[in-house]
Order: sequence, then structure tokens, then C-alpha cells
Amino acid sequence: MKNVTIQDIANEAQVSKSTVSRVLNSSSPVHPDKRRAILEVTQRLGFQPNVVARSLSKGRSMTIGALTQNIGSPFYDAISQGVITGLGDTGYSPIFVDGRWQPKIEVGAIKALLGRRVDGLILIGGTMPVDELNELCGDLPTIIVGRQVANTHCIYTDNIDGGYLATKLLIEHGHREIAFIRGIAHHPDVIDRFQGYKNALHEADIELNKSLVIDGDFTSESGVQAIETLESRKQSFTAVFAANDTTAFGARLALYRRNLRVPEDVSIVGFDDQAEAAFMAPPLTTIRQPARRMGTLASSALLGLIDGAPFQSQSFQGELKIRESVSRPSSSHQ
Amino acid sequence: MKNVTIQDIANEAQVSKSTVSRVLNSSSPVHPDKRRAILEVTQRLGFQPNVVARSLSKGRSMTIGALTQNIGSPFYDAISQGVITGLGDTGYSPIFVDGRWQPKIEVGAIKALLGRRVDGLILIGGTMPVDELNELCGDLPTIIVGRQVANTHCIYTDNIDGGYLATKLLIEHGHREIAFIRGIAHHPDVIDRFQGYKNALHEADIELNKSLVIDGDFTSESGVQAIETLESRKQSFTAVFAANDTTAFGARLALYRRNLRVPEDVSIVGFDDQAEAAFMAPPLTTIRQPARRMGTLASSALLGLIDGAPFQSQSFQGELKIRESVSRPSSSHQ
DNA sequence: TTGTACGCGTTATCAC
DNA sequence: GTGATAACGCGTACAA
Repeated sequence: MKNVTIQDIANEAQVSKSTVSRVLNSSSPVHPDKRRAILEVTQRLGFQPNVVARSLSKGRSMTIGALTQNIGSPFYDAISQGVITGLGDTGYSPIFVDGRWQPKIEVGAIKALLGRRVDGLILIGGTMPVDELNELCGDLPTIIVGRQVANTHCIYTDNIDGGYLATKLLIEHGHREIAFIRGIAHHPDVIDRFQGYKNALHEADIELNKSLVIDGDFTSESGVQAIETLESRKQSFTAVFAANDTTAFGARLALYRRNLRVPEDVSIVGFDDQAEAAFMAPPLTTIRQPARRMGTLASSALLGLIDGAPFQSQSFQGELKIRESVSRPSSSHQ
Repeated sequence: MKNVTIQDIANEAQVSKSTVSRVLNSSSPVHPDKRRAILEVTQRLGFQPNVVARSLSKGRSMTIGALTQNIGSPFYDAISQGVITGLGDTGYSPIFVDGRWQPKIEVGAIKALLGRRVDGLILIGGTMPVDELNELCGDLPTIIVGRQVANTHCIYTDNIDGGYLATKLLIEHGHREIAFIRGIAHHPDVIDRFQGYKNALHEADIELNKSLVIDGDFTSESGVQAIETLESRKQSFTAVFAANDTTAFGARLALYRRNLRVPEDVSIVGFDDQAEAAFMAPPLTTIRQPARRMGTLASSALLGLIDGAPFQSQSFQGELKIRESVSRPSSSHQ
């Protein structure tokens, strides 16, 4: 059951392998009779062109490398899914590697991709500085998703605006003591969302109260923890803006345990609009990032770059998804 | 900035390319001096071995194909993640393709993988009959995950037992009117979980009430819908067993909208133990499937198969994760 | 220990 | 329109 090659077909059809190659790629005209014969044999033998050999010969591997950070984050996962579907049946296939948010592993992973002669790179999240990246990848077509980096092709969400939108919504509902559970403090997305939070506060003449700002790590556990921290500080609050939906879920659970109702006692806004957000009880008001679309856009943009088309970095505005986790504050508690 | 080859190194280091190849693979001893020189040049030129060429030469592509069904299901996603991490830095990289639960697309996707001369296959879910699979893949090492197929190497969960465990827990708490929101009725997992449900009922001398069994499609929407169907049927129930956690979330939301408390008025058990289950309010009691572990096991098992090691199909028992969504029924409602 | 020569399966460049 | 023949980059018998 060995793999059949174009040479086998050539023998069987009594032609040279060049002719076989020609009909298979319709690269130049071939006599109809031979053509038919070749096609028939190809079918009969169940020939599958060897992509590896083709890659070597053409200098194009028809693969694109995708670097994820495997944070287990629904957001990044959704982007990855978008990449897979976006590549669909373009002939390109994605190879996934995992950087685990660790620069050293990330470098190794990219090198592995380079060794496979990928035709392009999609970097999903990640921490590598751009100059180091250029050093590593030279002029390999690259799209960065979910991260804003100057002088690169990237696709990202406007996190400042998102943070602003979320906070402003709460302010408009009459909240003034708005806790912010941010993720890892030095994460660029977090910095921006925090900036948006501060901007909205400033605009409403509400002074920033640092004891309303709790660090977290994007997990639900950190959401639970954050509420506990607030309570232990005896910090009163009527609303929570969580760095992402996952965190919001944790916060919602902690509130539930304390018999605080959402939204009557405490309002919550999340970030991402991950699949489960719409089915939280109550459904979570959140800032939607079009993760899957960002993934599909990344792959089509990358294919464009490979073909020499230009690409302008694109930012998406977070979209406020108003559901049921926000209302006017009844009376501040604690 | 063209790619440097072993020939370049050979020229630079004044040796033949075979010698270069030897030190790079330490396939046979080389004089220390030359060895050092070659290594130095390799470093200096930033040489990256061309995996494509190596694949062609050795007949091993060092890639494994992963077929997902991209159902967006947390369960299958987690398996995929497990596959990626399981491959880690083994030198093998995964190529992902998407079958979308459509047999025709699935065949095409597998053919694409075959064309890339993957050294092995990991099938995550999927619908293809085993004989068709053999027809297609011949004796290519293959692991099937999340599906039980005779005469193959597969890794799956015992869904009958899982369904039984979930139902029995509810029965033990005194429930007798237990709704079952099953997924797509003909899905093999669903059939098994349903069997487990019936077994537990039978064991407790509870007659199967068909109007307590609602079809769904594994989505949260279908969970909402199922509760509405039950209500419209005026079917009383004190507990719900959902085909998966995602469905359970929807059910929980529908209950919330009807001011039915969980678990005081209605108990819920899910299936999967996806990440969000532990942070539902209240935390969801569910049957845990070790999805990530199944993924990592799949990759290590596959590498084993490739190296000629045997593999015995492995089933995991679903693990009952008792949390807070189940209690004794107070009084049946409706 | 080292170099030469060939093969892996395809595409591309020649002549005819 | 067609068939040799040389790449593509690497591994590896074989000979030296």
C-alpha cells in the first residue's frame, strides 16, 4: 500500500512524468487523449500529490504557523478557531504551536515554525518585542492578532475605548463606586482597559479610588478573590467592571455566596462576550470583541500579504452588549 | 536574507555537506576540530534545518494531523488544547483541519492531511465509519478521541456510566421527576448517556416518562428551549440532567427567568465539567470528562504508535463532581 | 573519519 | 505538445 507518485502514473499511462505534472497542474496544454488517460490512472491509483515534495520544489510550504499562548482563554481560543476556519479550503493549513506566555518558549516555537518553512505567521497574543521578532522572522509575512504593535500588521480591539464604554455605562446608571478587577497589571490589554476606566471616571468627575482597583489574572478564581478582597477592605461598591468575562463569572459567584443580588445590589460588566456570558444568570452585560472574526480576518489578511497585497492594521471597537447584569444602584451596601 | 543551507555551511567550513549533516544529527563521529568549526558556522549563519527537505528525504514529516469538528464545544476544544500541549517539544507539530461534522468535508480534510504526509492522525470526534476510514488511511497510525470505535485505537469516556452516575445522584437525593435534556438524539454520546439515564431510572423502579426527555443540540439556547418546552407541556419536574454543561447553563438561565431557584426548586446536573461549570451560580454539579488529559494522552499514544509501540484503547470513567446545584426536592412545582 | 553520488517527489527549464 | 534533465535541501549508502 505504498504511496503512488507521478512516476507511477507516468509508467502506467505511458508518458513522462513531466506530462503528468502538466495535467495535474494544468500548467500547459496536453493532448486530450493522454490527458484523459492520465486522469483515469490518477483516479484508479488513488494518487495524492505529495505536498512535501511540492513544497521543496516550489519553495512554498502552503502552511502557515500559528502561535498561541494557550492561556486557555476563551478569547484566544476563539481567535484560533477563526484562523482554522478562515484558512478553510484555501490549500493552506495551519500549524499550531504554543508559547505559554513565556518569551523563551515563544522564541523556540517560532523557530520551529521557521524550520518548517511556513509561508506566513499568525501571532495570537504573545509578548515578544517587535524588533526581536523582525530579527527572528526577517520579512516573513506576519499578522499579529489581539495585540497592538507599531510598524506591524496587526488586528486588535481598542481596549481603551472598551474600558471607557463599560465604565461609562455604569456611571450613566448612577454608579459612583465602581470596582475594577483588572487582570495582570502589566498586561497591555489591562493597561488600556484601566486607562479607559480612568477616562470615564475623570469625565464624570469621580476621583479614582485605588482601593476599588483589584489585581487579578483573568481567571474566575481571581474574580472570586477580588470580591473577597473588597469585602475585607470594607470597601463599599455598587458595581464591578471585570477585566474579562471569565473574571466576571467568578465575581458573580462570590456575590451570590454573599447573598448580593445582581444587578439589584451590585451591577457587573465584563469584557469579551465569550459564549457563556449571554447565559450567565443574569445574562452578563459586556464589551464584545469579535474574536472569531479577528481570527478569520487574520488568515485572509495573511494570505493577502503572502500574495503581495498590502494590509492596513485594523482595530475593532469593542461593542457594548447590554444584557441584564446592570441596573441603577438601590443603595450602596456595606 | 535567503535561507542558509547545509551546503552554505559546508563551503564556509571547508568540508562536505555530508559532514555537516553528520554533526547536525550526530549520526556518526566527526573530527573534533571540524565539528567545532561547523558548529561555529552554524551559529554564525543562524542556520535552521529545512524540515521540508528533511521530511522528503527521510519519509517522515514530523507532523501529525488533527481533525476537529469545530463544534465550538468546550469539550472538543479542550481536547485540541491537550493535543497541542501534549506534542509540546517532541519535534512533532500538529496540523489542524476542520470537518464541521460533515462527512464530505471530513473526507476532504483527511485527504489534505494525507497529502501532507502526516506521520499520524488524531481524530477528535467525527462521524466517519471505521471501514471508510481504513480505506482512506490504510495503516497510518491513528488515534480517535472522544468516540468509541471498535477495532481502532481510541480514547473515550464511558458515557453510559456517566449518564447513570448523574441520574443516580439525583435519584439518591429523592428526585423522581428528572428531566433529561439530551443533545442531538442520534449522536452516539447522547445515546449512551440516555442509556445510563434509563438504567438508573430502571434500577430505582422509576418508569421512563418520555415527556421528560427533550431533544437539544448541545447549545445553551437548546437548554433554555428545553425548559420552556417542559413548562409548555405542563410537565412537572424537580431535577434536570443536561447532556452537557453548556446546555445546563441555558437551563439554569431559563429557571432563573421563571424565578425557580437552583437547587431549592430544581436541581441540575451537567456533563463535561467545562471550565465555567465551577463558577455557575450556584456551582454546577456535573460529570467530569478529563478532556485535556485525553488530548495529551492521544498525542503521546500516537507517538507511541508511530514508534511501533502497542496501544490499548482506553476509556475514562466520568467523575462525579459534586458541587451545589443538587439538593433534595422541596416540593414539585407546576 | 571523510567525501561522492544518489534518492526522496515535484516543479521548472530546456531542447526537440 | 512532449520528454529528458536539473533543481529544491537533506540523509545516507558506498567507497576511499
